[in-house]
Amino acid sequence: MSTLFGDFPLFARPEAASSALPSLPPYVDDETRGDAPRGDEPRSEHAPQESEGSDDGGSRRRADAVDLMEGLNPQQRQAVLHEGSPLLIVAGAGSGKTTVLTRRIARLLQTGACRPSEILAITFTNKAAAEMVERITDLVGPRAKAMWISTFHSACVRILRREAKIVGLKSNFSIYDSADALRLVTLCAREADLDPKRFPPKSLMIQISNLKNELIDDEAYAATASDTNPQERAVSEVYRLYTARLRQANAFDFDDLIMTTVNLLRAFPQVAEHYRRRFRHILVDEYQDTNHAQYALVRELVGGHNHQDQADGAESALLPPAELTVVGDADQSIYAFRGATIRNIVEFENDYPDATTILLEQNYRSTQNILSAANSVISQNPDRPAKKLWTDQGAGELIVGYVADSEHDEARFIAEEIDKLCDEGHAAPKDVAIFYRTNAQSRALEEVLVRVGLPYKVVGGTRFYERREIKDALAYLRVLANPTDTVNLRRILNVPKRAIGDRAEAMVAAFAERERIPFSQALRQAEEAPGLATRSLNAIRSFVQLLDDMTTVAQTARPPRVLEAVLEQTGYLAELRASRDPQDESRVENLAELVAVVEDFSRANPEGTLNDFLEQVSLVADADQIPDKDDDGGVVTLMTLHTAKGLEFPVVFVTGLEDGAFPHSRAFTSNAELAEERRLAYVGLTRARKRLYLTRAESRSMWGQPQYNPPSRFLAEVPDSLMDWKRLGNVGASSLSAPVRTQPTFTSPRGGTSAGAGRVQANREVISLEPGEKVSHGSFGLGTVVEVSGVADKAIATVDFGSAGTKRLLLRYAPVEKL
DNA sequence: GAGTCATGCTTTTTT
DNA sequence: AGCATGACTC
Repeated sequence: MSTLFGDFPLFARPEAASSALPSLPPYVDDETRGDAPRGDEPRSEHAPQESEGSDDGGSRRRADAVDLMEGLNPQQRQAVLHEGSPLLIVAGAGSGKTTVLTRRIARLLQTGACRPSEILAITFTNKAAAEMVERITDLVGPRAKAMWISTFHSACVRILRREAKIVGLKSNFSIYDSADALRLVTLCAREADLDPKRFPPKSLMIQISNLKNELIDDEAYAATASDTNPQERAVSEVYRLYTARLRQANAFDFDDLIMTTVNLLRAFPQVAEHYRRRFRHILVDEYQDTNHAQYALVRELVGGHNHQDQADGAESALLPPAELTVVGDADQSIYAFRGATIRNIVEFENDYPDATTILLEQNYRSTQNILSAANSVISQNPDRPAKKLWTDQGAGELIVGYVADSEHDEARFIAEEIDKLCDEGHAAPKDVAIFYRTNAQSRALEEVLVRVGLPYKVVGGTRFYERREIKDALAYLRVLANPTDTVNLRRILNVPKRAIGDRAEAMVAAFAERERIPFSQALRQAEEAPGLATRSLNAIRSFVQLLDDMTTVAQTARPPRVLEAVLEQTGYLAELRASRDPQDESRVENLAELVAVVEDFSRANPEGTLNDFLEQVSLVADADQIPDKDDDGGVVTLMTLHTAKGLEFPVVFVTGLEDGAFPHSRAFTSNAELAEERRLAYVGLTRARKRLYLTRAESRSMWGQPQYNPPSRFLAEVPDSLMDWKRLGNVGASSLSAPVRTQPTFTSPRGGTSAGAGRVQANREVISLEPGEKVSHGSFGLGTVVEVSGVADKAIATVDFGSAGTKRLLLRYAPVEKL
C-alpha cells in the first residue's frame, strides 16, 4: 500500500536560488539512483522504438544526436529540432508528445543552447511531472535535477515562498484545498447574513474561483459589480470577506496560488526580471487545459511583450523573451468546467505572432479500429479543425459492445471478460482499466470484483486526504504550523468533543471580529469575551494549553512525532478506539496509514519540516496515485474518465454509456457542455491500445432510484462495422441467439446506425393502468397504482409497493405486470 | 452542549 | 442510497 504515497510529488531542486526555500524532498535523487528503466512498461505516450536502454550505472548517459532523433517521424523530429520562435505542438492522443518534449529538452542541453537551470517545464499533475523527470533523467542524467519540472501550482508555491517577504507575506502560508475554501466561504456568507438557500456557499465559491481564474480580485470585482443586483452584491461582499479572512489566516487557496503569482510578477518588475533571466526555455504540457490565469502566468514568465510600449522598457527589451513550447490537443480539453479555455491553444498564433505550429497525427498506441471509432465520435463536434489520428499498426480486434440489464449485470460481464482475457493469456489484471463518468459508479464494479476475487484499485473517489479523520489530523498539524489558520483552528476546536459548542465558538468569533484580532488570539483572551459560560471558558483554557503543549513538541520534534502527539494527546485516537462504530475502526487504520506517510516523508527528507510535509499533502491529486505498473501481480485500475487522461492500457472498458450518465444529464443544457462530454469520450476511447469494450446498462440505480436511460448518443457515433456486440438491449425479450434486428418502422431517433443503440425499446407496448389497480414489479413485488400521468411511452405510474416504498415508474421501461 | 431523528440534496469532472 | 444540515429533545 505504500504506492499511495510512493510517488511523492514535486520537482527537481535547483542548486541556485534555493536559500530562501524550505527544503524539499530530494525527489530526483530517488529517481536517478533507482533501477534501470523498465523496458516493458507501458509509458503514457509511447514513441516507436524508443531507445531507452538501461542507464549505465548512474553515470550520465551522453545522448548524441543520433540517439535523440532515433525512431522519430518527420513531424516529431521537426518539433525536437525547432529553434527560436514560439512553438505549438498539436499532439493527438498517443502521438508521442512526451517523447518529443523530453527529447527536445535533452537536445537543448546537448547543443549547449542552455543550462539545465534555465529550463522550466510545466505539467498538469505531479504524476506527469515525476514521469517527465524520470524520462529526462534517462536522457541527460543528474543534470535534470537543476530544472524546474513541476505543476503550475507547485511552481507558484515555490515562487511565492521565495518572494513572500517582498510582497509582505509570510513564507509559512497554508494552502487551502477546495474543502477548506468552501468552509471559509460558508463562514463568510454566514457573516454577511446571506440566506444559504438563495446564495448557496458552493455557488458563491465557484463564482469566486471563476473570478480568480480571470485574474479579477475582490476590489476589481467590487468596482464593476452592480449594487442593485443582489447576486452580484452577494458575491462581491463574500469575495471581499473571504479575501480578508484568507489573508488574516495567512493562507492561499488553489486559485490564489496562480493569481497572486501573476500579480506579484506584474507588480514587481525586478522579481519578474529575475525569473525571466533564469528561465530561458519554458515548456507547457496539456496547454488546452490552461485557464486565463495560467495563460497570463506563462506570458509573464516568457516576457518580451509590450516592452516597447513602456517608458522604462529600454532595459527590459534587452532581454529577449524566453523560448516557449506548448503542447496540447483541443480535442482532449475536458476541464472547461473549471475555467480551462481552448482559446489559449486556438489563439496561440495570435498571441505569439511568429509562432510555428506542428501537428502530430500518427498514433503509436492504438489499433486502427480504436482510432477510427474515436475519430468518428469526435468528428461530431462542431467547429473543430480537421484532425485524424492514424496508425500503421493494423486494424486489430473489433470493439466489443455489451448491453447489460443493470449496472450489476454490466459489472458481472466485465469481470467475466477480464477473467477470460487473463485465462487466455491476452492480458494480466494490470493491463486492464475500467472507466466511468462519475465516481459513484465504481461501487457496483467493486462489489463484483471483490466477489470474483480480481485484485483492483480505485483511483480517486473518496480520496484519502478528504476523509474526515485525515482532514482532522492534518488540521491540527496546520494549526501548529500556522497558528493564525482560522479555518483549521475552528475545525478542531471541538474535535474531539471538549465542550466548546457552536454557541461558545460564535461568542469568540464575534469577540475577535469586534476587537479585530485573529480568532486564535481571541481564544487566548477568552476571559474578556462577553457572554461566555464559565464551563466554556474552562474548556477553552485547557484547549489553549493543549495547543501550547503540542506547539512545543512541534518546535523540537520531527513531523512523525508531532503527528503522534496530536493523535494521542488530543484524545482523538482514544475516542475512535472507544467507539464501536465499525466505521471508526477503519478511521484508526487510515490514521495509521497517515502516520506511515509522515514517516516515509521524514525518511526521504530528514530535514523536512512540518510545513514541507503539509505542502506536499496539499498538492497531491488523484492522478498521483495511479498504481505503479511494475507492481508484481498487478491490479485492475478503476477510475473516472477525467483521471484517465494521459494514461494508456492494453484493455479498456468504457462503462455506463447511457444518455444521462455519459453524457451526464447536466451537460444536456448546452451544446458546449455536450461537446466537452464528447471530448471526454474521445479521451476514454483513445486510452486503449489493443482492446476496447463499450458497455451500457438498461437500468441503473441513480439517486437511489432505478433509472432507465436511453443508450448514449456516443454509441451511435461509432460505426457499426467496428463493433462486435456480445449482447443487445431488449426489454422483455431475452434471447441472445436471435439478434433483435427488427422493425424498420421503429428505429431509434438517430437512425439506429449502431447495433444495440436504442432500437429495441420502441417496440415494447406500454401497458395501461388505472389508479387502484394491483401490479407486480420485478424487484419491488406487489403494489397498488396510486396515480398515472403522461401518455404512451411517456406514461408514468406512481405505485405504492408497501414496505418497498412508493415509486414513480416510467411504464415504457419498468418491469411491471398488471394483475 | 450533545445526541437522535428528519429532511433534502446529491453526482460531474481537479490543482 | 447515503451524507450533511437542521430541528428537536434531554
